[in-house]
Amino acid sequence: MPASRPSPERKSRRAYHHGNLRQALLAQALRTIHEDGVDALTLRDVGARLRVSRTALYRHFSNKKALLSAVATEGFREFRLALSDAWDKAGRGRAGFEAQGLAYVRFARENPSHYRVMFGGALREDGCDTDLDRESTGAFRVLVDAIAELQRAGNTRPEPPELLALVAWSGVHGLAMLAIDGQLERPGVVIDDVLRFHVARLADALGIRA
Amino acid sequence: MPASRPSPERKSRRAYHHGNLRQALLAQALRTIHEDGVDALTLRDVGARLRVSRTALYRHFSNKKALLSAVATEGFREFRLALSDAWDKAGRGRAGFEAQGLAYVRFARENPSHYRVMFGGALREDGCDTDLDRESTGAFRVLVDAIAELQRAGNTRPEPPELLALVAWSGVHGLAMLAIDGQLERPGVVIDDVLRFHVARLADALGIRA
DNA sequence: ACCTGAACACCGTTCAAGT
DNA sequence: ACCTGAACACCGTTCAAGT
Repeated sequence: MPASRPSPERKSRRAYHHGNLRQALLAQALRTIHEDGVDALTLRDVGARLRVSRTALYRHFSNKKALLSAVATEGFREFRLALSDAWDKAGRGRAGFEAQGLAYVRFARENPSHYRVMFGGALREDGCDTDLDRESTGAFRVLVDAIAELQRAGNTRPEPPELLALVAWSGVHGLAMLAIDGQLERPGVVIDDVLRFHVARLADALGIRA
Repeated sequence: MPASRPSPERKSRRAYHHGNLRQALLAQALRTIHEDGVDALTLRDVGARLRVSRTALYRHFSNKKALLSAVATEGFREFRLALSDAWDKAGRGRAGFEAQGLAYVRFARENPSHYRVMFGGALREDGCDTDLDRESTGAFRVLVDAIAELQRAGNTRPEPPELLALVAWSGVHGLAMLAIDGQLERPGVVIDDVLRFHVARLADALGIRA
């Protein structure tokens, strides 16, 4: 650690309003998106809520898209933890696979706006955000690793785990999108039953037995 | 037809620039979205390209969201035709089911921006657009009807066709979203192989035999 | 280095006015 | 009925200037 710096917390409190403005900006963006949706997110509002100039943000993010990219990155991090947690807590195996699927959809339904930002399309447009790439790959790998483990035990189809994982990922992704679009709310259907049926079919499709 | 109106095509050519402005606005919006993406769609630009005032649009659409809703409605109409066509041309049966899945993803990949508008979330926000609801339901019913036909021949699982259709729909929807996000373009994967493998797994999952 | 206020070029939408 | 131009309240972003 550095030896002697002039006690930052005293003087800077009024001069520079935030010790960690970047983190505060990101947290506020997440809060606004969660509460009011992504359309309500304006850089001016974020600044105002943090008692900071409208342009202070540009010291930490090159533009609005970069902020949204950071929001998506954080989303994939939470996502990865949720999937990994579900897999472990359900005791792995086929039950773990299905629990992961349900955890996937649960995250999307609890954070619909955040989820939409993660899969919005601000992603791959131009110069790819390496942090975002790394985190989204990390979340996907939780699923690939789970399937690879099942496969080593001889409990799946023989194709490469990445290919099998893609089928499962697409299935829950599509299901999550339909769920947050409200297209699963039809008369006479119980959503939780649909979700359970769906992940069981995905497990079948991959030949998951144990 | 009405008896006598004063030959509209002569005088109105300069007075009212369009005989069918609504249709022209919708066509221009579709063109812009297809060529430059939804972010490039501004009401001012649509008006300018049609040599019409910026506010002329408000005579035909209550606001920008209504225009996008009409765009989505038109998308579901084309969608329904593409799915129905694929089912028939492949001779129905399991081949027809798989052809429908591939046609679904093909539409999304050929019209990524349009597809994103269709599933964007402008949909269900507040007062539902009945036209949009009707068209999106119509597209979904093509799939439900196909599965019901397979089921009558004893070639699927026994659950309600709507439930089975939801699994297939989610699967291809998720696959389409990943495809247009560029997340299927990994080293060493041939996208068409992934798509074919995927729809075959969906057919398996529903117990489609013939 | 980090933050500010004024300014610029946009945008959707409203409204009184024209024909 | 259908269209127009001016105006309003926003927005992201830039930039010279402060500490």
